[in-house]
Amino acid sequence: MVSEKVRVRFAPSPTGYLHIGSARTALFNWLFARRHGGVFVLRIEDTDEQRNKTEALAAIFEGLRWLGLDPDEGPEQGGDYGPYFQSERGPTYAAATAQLKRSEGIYPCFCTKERLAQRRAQRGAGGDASWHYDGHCRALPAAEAAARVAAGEPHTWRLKIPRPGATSFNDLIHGPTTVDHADVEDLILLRADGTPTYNFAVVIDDHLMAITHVIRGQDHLTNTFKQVLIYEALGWTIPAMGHISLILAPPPHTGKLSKRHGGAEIKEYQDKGYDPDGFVTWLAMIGWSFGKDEEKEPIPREELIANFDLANAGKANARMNPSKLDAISGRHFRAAPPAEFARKIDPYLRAAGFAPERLPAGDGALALIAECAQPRIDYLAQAPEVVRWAFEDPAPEPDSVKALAETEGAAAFLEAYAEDLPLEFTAPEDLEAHARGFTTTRALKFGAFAKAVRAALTGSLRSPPLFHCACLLGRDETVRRLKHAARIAAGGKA
RNA sequence: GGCCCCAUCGUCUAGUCCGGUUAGGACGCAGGGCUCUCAUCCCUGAAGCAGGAGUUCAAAUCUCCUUGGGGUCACCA
Repeated sequence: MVSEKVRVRFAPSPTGYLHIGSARTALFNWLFARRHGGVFVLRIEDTDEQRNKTEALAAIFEGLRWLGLDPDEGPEQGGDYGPYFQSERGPTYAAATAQLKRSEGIYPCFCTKERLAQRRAQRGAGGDASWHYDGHCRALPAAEAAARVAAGEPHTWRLKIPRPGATSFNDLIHGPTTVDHADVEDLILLRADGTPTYNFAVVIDDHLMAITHVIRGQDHLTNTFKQVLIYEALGWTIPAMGHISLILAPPPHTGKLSKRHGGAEIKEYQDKGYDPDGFVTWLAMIGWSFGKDEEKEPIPREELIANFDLANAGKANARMNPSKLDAISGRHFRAAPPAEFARKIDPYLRAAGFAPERLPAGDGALALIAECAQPRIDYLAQAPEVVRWAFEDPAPEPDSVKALAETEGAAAFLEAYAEDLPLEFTAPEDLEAHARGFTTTRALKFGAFAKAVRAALTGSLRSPPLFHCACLLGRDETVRRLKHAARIAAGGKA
């Protein structure tokens, strides 16, 4: 553990989507691997037969790709410790199974599912809701058990847990953790059909894949005791174990975040166009911190890696805070080079039917829109709303109509401004310079003038910078909206 | 319910291990500044150690109890 190469793994089962909690587990493993120059392994736990396996796999691969969590070994990249699909690892379980049978670390159990279910139900009704296997078959004489196995009687194999006893391990995050064996049952390792159960398979997989650190969610804490017992029965070195806190659902809900709460799937965030780096930062900040004061600048991935330490991971579960994600993502976008930001919003504009080049501003439109959107959005899907008024004839908001009617002399100066406009709409700055001149000449207050013009052009009292709006609209449309507004200001109905 | 884990502003957290701070930061919220509006950006503010015992000159920090939250109890993973 001291000098050997760090190997961690992310082992999701293909459920059809990548859960935020899973993504965070993947992130912590990835950060840990990168921080220690180790290897990040992706293993797919697909033994539970899935329906749309291909699709479910794609969700995992795509999610990891979007987050930038590239595995060093896995189904796509291969490696020396394959196969990386648990469903293909069947043959690798034989040796461990044989070893346990030989050492009598496991024993055959002939109890039927029905008997077990019945016993459980009985105890549950009585008052003790938990029922542990009573060791019925463990008490069978060895000769009898062997004979029944030889006779082909259906049976599972259970782990022979030392009794009395206790098991403890030193959790990377929680420290020493102990459980009394009285509270752990002789769990089934091999099903009646000979296949290994989850806890057994995980131990063998992790061991054969030379995993040095198991970092996973706290929901696995109780499994860990069972797995440690299996490692001990096998005489294998136990990897370091660390259990990170869970993500709880946002306010109205209780319990851990699940699919039904919404916002639990990575794809939702990808589709809405959150900044992946910002998303990763947000994810990392849930239940983990630098150990120093948070900065107000975007945090580069390298810094996340350089500062990553499980010692700074919190023990307590964390409720997720979506508005903080917005803030961080927006911050990342604001720090992006304008051209890059423009490229990013383009597809979202098109998806809304707002192809930039359709605007009179033509080729320059996208850059102009980007300037408007960059300080105003936190995720890309918000971009179209920033410029909707440019693509659609706006239905004027009531307060903008009111402003038109109440601004003194609006009808006149709107009309005059339309006539006075420069022939060429070049840059917003030029239009502003002209407008400043126009208002000075006519002794108009610039603020009042701008308010009316804004209402005229966008149908709203709140908009991107006025002359960006005008440039986007082009001269003809600007004139048209100005004159239309002048009529409203004069008292005529739209 | 048994077992396991946990507990600092509304939320995420620093501080806890090696007791002594005006208990720090971020998001959100409130106010102000900048400004053609909105937004960005900048400044300021309100807001917290779950409760109770104990140890100590001194407790957010150590111990115990209570309360509260979470997880887990399958021939699922």
